[in-house]
This record gives sequence, C-alpha cells and structure tokens, in this order.
Amino acid sequence: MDDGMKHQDPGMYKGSAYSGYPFLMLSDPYLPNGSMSPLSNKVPVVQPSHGVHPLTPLIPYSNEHFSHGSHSPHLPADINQKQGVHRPSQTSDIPGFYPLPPGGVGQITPSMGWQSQSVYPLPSCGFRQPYSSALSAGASFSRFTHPLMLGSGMHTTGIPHPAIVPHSGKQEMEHYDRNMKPQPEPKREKEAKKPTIKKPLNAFMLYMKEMRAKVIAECTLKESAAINQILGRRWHALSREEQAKYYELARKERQLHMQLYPGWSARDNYGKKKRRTREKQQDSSSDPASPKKCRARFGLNQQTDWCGPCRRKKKCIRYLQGEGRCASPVSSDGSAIDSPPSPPDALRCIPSAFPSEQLAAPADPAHRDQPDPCPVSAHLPPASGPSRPGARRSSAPPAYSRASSGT
DNA sequence: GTCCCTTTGAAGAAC
DNA sequence: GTTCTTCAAAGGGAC
Repeated sequence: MDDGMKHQDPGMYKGSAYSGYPFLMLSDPYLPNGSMSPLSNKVPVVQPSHGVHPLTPLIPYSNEHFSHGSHSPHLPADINQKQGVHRPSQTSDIPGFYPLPPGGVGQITPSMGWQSQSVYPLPSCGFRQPYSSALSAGASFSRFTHPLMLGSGMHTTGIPHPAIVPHSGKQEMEHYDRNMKPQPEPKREKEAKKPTIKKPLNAFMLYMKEMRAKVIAECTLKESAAINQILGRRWHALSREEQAKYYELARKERQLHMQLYPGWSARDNYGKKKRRTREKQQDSSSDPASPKKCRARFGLNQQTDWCGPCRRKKKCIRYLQGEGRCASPVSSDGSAIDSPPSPPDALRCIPSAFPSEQLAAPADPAHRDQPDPCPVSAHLPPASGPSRPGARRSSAPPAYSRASSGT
C-alpha cells in the first residue's frame, strides 16, 4: 500500500471537493484483496455529484495529511510547496502527529461496519437520497485512524490526523503530545510549530461536507456562502431520522476526538481566526440590531422575550432588513408580544414552528427576496410545521437542547 | 495573503 | 441557568 501511495499521481486529487477524505489510507472494501481501488488510483476521487466514491461521503475529514499531492487551496499541502517545508513522502515517514493518549487508538473501538457496508446508493438526481445504510455504518466512520487502517504497515502512532493542521499554515507538523518531554528547541520556534487541532465537526458540518459537491453540481454554484444557504435549507428539510444519523456520526466523532486529545479544548483554538469579526463586534455596542438593544427598543423582556424571527439569530433580522422593528416577538411561553399585523404562526420566534425558508433568509436586504438560486430547492418539501409532521425539533435534543432548555 | 460571507451545532465564556 | 461568542468546512470575492 505504501508503494502504491508513493507512486500515486501527486495531482490526482487536485481540486477534489472531497479532498478531505483519507481514502489513500484505505483499502477499497469492494476489492477482495484490499488493494487500492481503481477509483482511488487513477480516477479522481470525486465524480461530479453522481459518481462519488462509495466511501467519500462517509469520511468527513480532510486528507490533507494523507495525500501528499493534494492541493486544495486551503489545505496545508500548499504550504509545503510554497514554503519548502518538507512533507513526508510516504506514510511510514510521517511522525506521530497526535501521540496517543494512554491506551491510544487501540482502546478506541469503533464499529467495523464501514468496512463491510454496501455500496453507497447514489440516486441519479435529487438530494433526498437515502443515506441510511451508508451513514448508519458511517456513524463509526471517522477521520480518525481506524484500527483496520493500521494493518498495512501503518504505525499506530504514525498516522497524521486530519484534524491537526499546522498553525496558521506556517508551521511544520509536530508531535502533539502533552505528556511528551518537550524537544530542546527555542520556545518561540516550538510554539510556532505547534499544530492546531481542529474542532470535531458537528452534525451539520458533516452533512455539508457530504452534500456540498452534490449541491455544486446541481446548482452550478461556486460561492460557498450561497451553497451553505441551500444546505441549510436542505438540512431543515431533512427528516429527524435523517438528521439523527448525522447527529450520531458527530457524537462519535466527538467521542473519538476526546479520546485522542484528552486535554484539548475548543478554547485552544480561540483567537486563531476571525480577528476582524471580533474587532467589529467589540463595537457592537452601537449596533441597534443587537438582541439586547432590540429587546429594549421594542419593550421586550430582556430575559424571556426574543426579538428576532428565530431565537437563534443573534440579531434582529427584521431590523437588519430595514423594517425597523422586530417581527413577531414572543415570550418564552410562546405567546405573541405586540404582534405585527397577521403574523403567521410559523413566523413567530418558536424554533419548532419556524420555516426553513425564513431560517435561511439572508439578512441582507439586497438578497432577502432573491429566489433560491438552486432550482432543485423548489422541490423541497415544507421544512417545518404541520405540513411536515414529525420532521424535527419537537424532540431533537441535539439540535435545540440549549434553546429549548429554558422554555 | 487575509478576511468575509453563509449555514448549524458544540462548547466555552460571560452574565 | 441563560445568553453570547467562537470555531468548525468551503471557496469565491473583496480588500
């Protein structure tokens, strides 16, 4: 396998929307001898939308550390070329980027179902395809090292973790080991080299990762912001059962992440991005659309009332849209407060009754009335409310556990 | 080269 | 306990 990997075309995964998937480490489950799949050999991993490798949707994380030829513009693979940082040419040379906690991977016993899963069913069109078999099996499928992946000369501690990226893209990979004796090197250099351990992906992120390529193909869109809006709508259109698969997958990802990085905290990554955003938000005291100001402006109870069309929104959307007032504020018991004329129930600030179209409605007045750029979305079923009984939220603790905790 | 946009969810900080 | 903020992914666009 190493040899096969060494001789892979370095550019074979270039531009892959699923560049994230570490199949280079995997034997194709559909080949009896476990040799590399033809797909993973000379054929681009991502078949546009409808030809995705059966495993691709199930491996949610980047293979930036797996394929030395990957050149996604945001992947650290670029770093090596641009800055001349040596990148291990073969997996056996890759140092342990994440030294295992006591017990290591060996103690992690995810299901083996992914190895024997059936071929991922791909519909010829549409997006409401069944993920069921793939995802239920894929629930244990992780970006993290799988025990079965360690058998082909893969050292248990020598597998890079896609969750770890060189900090700021300017550092070379280094061991992540809180228990390890520090290497004798200048402190500054050491800090600079410390890799960033990414947060585990949540359910929606996993869903986006899987569906992005499909949306791109269907809608001929490229802007991620627009794609994400569509994906947000589709996410809300998913049934609870469908969403549950992603929640379960995300839950297992978090478990694995915790086991691999016991001392890691999301706080570790605070301050590593969005400097400008934070700086802007420091000036939010003058923002009339801030929830606190909006509640004050419209005489709402600061503790129990909500000013936006959705309580999850951080700002008053209607205010941002130029209407100058909050839309259908409701108190915590769901009763309307100073309701505007004829507010549909679905527009009230109750998550369980809020239609996905509104949830996804852009706050920017210049865009709010634009139709869904993806014609496929027109075929979406109503995202919530009585027209989609049992769709979600009524008892979906992962999604709104916090939001519903106070009501 | 860096940040923004845009989405949802998780986690931490702040109150 | 509640609210707010940050960061996960993605890549075109703006600066």
